[in-house]
Amino acid sequence: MDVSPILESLNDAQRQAVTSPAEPMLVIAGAGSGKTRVLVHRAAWLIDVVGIAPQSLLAVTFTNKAAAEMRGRIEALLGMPVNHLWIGTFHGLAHRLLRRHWREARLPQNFQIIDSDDQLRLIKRLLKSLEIDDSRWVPREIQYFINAQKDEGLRHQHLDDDGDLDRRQMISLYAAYAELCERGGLVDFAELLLRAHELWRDNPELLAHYRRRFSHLLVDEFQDTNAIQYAWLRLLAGDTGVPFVVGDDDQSIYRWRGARVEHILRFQKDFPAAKIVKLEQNYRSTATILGAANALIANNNSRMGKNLWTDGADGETIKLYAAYNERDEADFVIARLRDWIDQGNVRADAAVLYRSNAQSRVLEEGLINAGIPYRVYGGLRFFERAEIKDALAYLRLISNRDDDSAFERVVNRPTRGIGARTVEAMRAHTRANSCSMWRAAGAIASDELNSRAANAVLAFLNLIESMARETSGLDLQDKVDHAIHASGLIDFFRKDRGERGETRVENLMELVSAAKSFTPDLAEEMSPLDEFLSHAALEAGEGQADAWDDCVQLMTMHSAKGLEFPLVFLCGMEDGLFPHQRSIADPGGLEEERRLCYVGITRAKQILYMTYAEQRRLHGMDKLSHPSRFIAEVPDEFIEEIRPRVQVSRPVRSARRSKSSALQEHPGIRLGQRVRHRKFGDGVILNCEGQGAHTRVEVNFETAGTKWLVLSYANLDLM
DNA sequence: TACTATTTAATTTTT
DNA sequence: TTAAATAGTA
Repeated sequence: MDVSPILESLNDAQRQAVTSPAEPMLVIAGAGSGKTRVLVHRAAWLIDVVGIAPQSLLAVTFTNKAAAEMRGRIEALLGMPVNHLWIGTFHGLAHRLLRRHWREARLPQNFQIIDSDDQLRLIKRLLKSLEIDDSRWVPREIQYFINAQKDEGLRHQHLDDDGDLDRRQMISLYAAYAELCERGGLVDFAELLLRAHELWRDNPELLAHYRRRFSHLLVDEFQDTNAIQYAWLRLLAGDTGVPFVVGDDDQSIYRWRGARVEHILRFQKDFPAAKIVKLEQNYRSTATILGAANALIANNNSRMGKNLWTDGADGETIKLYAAYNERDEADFVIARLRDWIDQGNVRADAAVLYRSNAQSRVLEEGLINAGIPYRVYGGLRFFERAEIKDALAYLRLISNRDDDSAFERVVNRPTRGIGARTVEAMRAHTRANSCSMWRAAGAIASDELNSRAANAVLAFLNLIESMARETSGLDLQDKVDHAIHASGLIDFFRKDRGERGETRVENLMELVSAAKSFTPDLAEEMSPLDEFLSHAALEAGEGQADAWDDCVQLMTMHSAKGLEFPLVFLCGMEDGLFPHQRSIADPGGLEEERRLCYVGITRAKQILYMTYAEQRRLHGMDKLSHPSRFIAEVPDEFIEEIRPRVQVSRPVRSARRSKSSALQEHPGIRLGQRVRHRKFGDGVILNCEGQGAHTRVEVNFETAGTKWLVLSYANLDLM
């Protein structure tokens, strides 16, 4: 057999991993070392050379996008489709199992998946119905608590309050939430994983079947698995399954979501026979960029340890720019982008990365002014838009009247005279009789309510019933089309004047075409409508703008994981912003921030800029800041500071010129500089204005408060 | 019930 | 600053 296409492009370490015998394998793959390629080639090797049937392989990825890409690459390598190969996210695979075995999983056949937004609403409603003060019991925190427990594989029955009353309340809210989901046939994201785990744990013959079927398990981004995902894998592998897991402990950046790097160590304990291969040769970045990344990450204590190397050139030094403020930072980035584009480069090859989304704003304004096309990743995605979720809620009610989450969402949307009081009455009835909102609505309409409210409620019930009747024979797209019209949503948003209403109507139309192009593939297990609804929850769809347009790419460092760009900017390199204030105190949190920085640096192939602002407007307040400690952790030899104020290449706005020149006239005087005053004591320079002998500075003294002083009289000592 | 004014709080995000 | 949630008013 000719194995050359599968092996020829691999280096020794990669080849060793790909061709390893049927034994557990742990691949520690540094950034840019060909991680995905190893997985793809391993799958092809197993199928084409070892002769494993595609249906015996299970491949798990972290995102739907990664799953699609992996399937595509395997098929391209093998030159044939691999339809029976299961590739998906943990959630997608769990969902698939639960649909197949809904009886054993003790779920209704038409169970619906709720996303985190639905989940939060559900919790808010729960608090209201129990008359619990939501300022003391913050819905987000309850949501976090519930998900964290589920991620650890724990149900409320497993939890002990330890005599802690707050914890007891949390647990009982968890229980109440679980009951609410149970009643409505609702499954949240964490529940998918938990149920799928319990499904196998409690049905040995089912587990045995899947163990027989899946002899080889391939796992991507292993460092980001949480406890329940790991347990699920462990269960499936048993003593015979061959796990092949790939990850990088230095790129674990989702600890706050339950991911645990420790699973890499756990894996070695659980599978003592496991072979370990480290991929340390980097094919992406220059030696300079790698050197910086290596030096930075060496400051972390909890690492397995590895050192990326390249046989490529040193490349350019990393450029560090100290901006005056966030606008100056944006101007700088845009000027460099201009140069880049003017040199004939592709805009899409440049990425501007930042720690938090709020930072994109100034950059966007600048890019718009400069007329440079850009694309922001993240933000609201298609299936998460309010109008789309409204339409989906109608469809969910058509599928299942007891879906309270959907019911509450649209009972008065568009407004039809069912106000807060009426809904409150329904909730009361719901609680007293532990029935769904739908049943409660029917019950109280006939007795409790006054005729006006009752009519409104009955009209709503009739509307849903008639929508269900009229759509029963239709195919998916016509169902959706009928729903958005009959529900009154289209008319409702049409009345919304201006652009917003218009785009909402367009989005609803877009939903119809999404339904049209949707191809169900679990047809035996569920109705096409239910499958479409699940798809909408599990795969929220792309954000804005077309990826293939030639745009500068703006995104957080989190969303940049897995991507690479010839030119990269890391903006807002300031202590408090990055590392983020809320992570600084906790050593684990700080190490995670450092890993995030490592991810950011290693996105760059050729040129890397780091920028920080000495003064930044945050939450409407100007704050002085210090360069990120991460900058100091990169050896000087890799960094070149750019001092822009010495040679200003473009016109600067007058206000700023006066400010910066005022600063230049007084060497040593700069914002953030610590100074000592004979009378007022120690302080920090906050602001500066005026020129020459009139230059005044604003100093925040530790004991005397904030004062404006004329520099020439104040006799400040620099410290 | 629906609109407007005021208050409050503010990472990272995929499923 | 700004977005969202809440309280108050027509």
